[in-house]
Amino acid sequence: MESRFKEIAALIGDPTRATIMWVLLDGKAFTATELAIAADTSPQNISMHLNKLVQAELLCVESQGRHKYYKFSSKDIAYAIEGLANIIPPVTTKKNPDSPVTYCRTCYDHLAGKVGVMITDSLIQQKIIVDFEVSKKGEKWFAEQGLDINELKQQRRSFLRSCLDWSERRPHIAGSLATALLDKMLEEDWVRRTKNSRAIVITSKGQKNLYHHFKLTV
Amino acid sequence: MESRFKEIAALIGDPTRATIMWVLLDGKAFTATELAIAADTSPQNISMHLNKLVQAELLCVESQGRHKYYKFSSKDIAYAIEGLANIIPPVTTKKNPDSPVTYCRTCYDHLAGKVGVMITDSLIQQKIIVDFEVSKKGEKWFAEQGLDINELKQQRRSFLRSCLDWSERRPHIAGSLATALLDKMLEEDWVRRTKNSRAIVITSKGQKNLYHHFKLTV
DNA sequence: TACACAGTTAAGTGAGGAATGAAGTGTTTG
DNA sequence: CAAACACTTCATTCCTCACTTAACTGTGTA
Repeated sequence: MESRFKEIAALIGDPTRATIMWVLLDGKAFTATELAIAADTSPQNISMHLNKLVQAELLCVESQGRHKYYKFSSKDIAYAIEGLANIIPPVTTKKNPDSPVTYCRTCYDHLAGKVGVMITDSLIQQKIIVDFEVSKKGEKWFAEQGLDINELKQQRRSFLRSCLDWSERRPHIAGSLATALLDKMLEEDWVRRTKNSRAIVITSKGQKNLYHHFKLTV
Repeated sequence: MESRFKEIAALIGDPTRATIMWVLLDGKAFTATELAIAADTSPQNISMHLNKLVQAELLCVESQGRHKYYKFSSKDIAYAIEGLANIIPPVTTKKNPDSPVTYCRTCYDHLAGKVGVMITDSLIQQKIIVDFEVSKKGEKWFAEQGLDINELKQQRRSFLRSCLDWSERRPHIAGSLATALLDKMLEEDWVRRTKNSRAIVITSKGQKNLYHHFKLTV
């Protein structure tokens, strides 16, 4: 038990591997080369490190042609890394205004950052979500957005839970519902993912809709 | 941001320091010598490591005479370490029955393990806690136990929240209320802390009272 | 006062493991 | 088919940083 803990700690402890985990917090799968660039090291080296992480079952791989996509092997891993990131003190001063990454970003597979928290606040304020459960009114609302609550509930993963944001230090929605909401927003082109970053950019279409649905000025 | 993450990861990554963090998960403060014994290393070495952890503000120290007591410098640190421990797969098979540490233990400052989860279940089943909030009935119940709800609510820290147990993989109560409950149980000698371990032992007095209050046979 | 104990500081050593260079496999594309 | 690309494997190098030995400060106790 303790030895496994030490093993995990040692794996995450290396600077290159720490960077890998940091980048993967996005929730997306990354190729070996992308990770090599992000960690500023050689392909051979990243290959060695990725192999160790896969061996230890912290990451898993999927081969697609000549590419290999790496991602966290379980939610627990992502949450553990998120927990480590949580230690970092919030340094949002006037001199250091919100970067896109703290402003609007993904947390593994759902929306986080200031925007994630604001959307969550709005859902609660509109009584769409009450006590972190979808209300009667909420069910109707999500149906209007084209999200099938019952289908999402049937997934093995958690349907709706609270997740603490490491930059905002405030809870935002997570779980299959939050993922579905983010997917919908990506699909409708309200927001777009950025390459090599957890940051999310909001399109002008997104701005209008975020205001319309959440009274959110961005 | 990323560099601070790497720094933290590197600090926890060393086997000796990982052991320190693991031992400190108990929530108690430990002396340098105790930690040296736990990590199976020399006093000089533990001193060097502890110094690094304090410098990085992961731990804090308190001098008492010729002793120095070390503990996590914030809750966030404890939760991060707890998150890492969460990755470890549960290995409770028939051959490997519940050890005291998974059975009844402290999670930083509140009761966890099988007993922590069972108490939480009982509180929910008795409708003392509803939706992780203290009900009207609950307020009366806690008052009977000699716990002042309003005073606890006024503390700066979280009053009542859900905490995922790494051995049981189920939620149990945390926050100032949970801490107060554990303190009360220690005070009334229902349970006792053990030296150098997160395990908690249940006294015979405790067994009677746990059955009486929570219908819990231990 | 002396001695045991808790912890620290400083200099020197050594090993583990990350990074590099060179050569390989398998995949896609012109 | 050849060439570029994505990634791996292996042997070698190199360097950091944990640990040791030794000497020291400060606190409690016989």
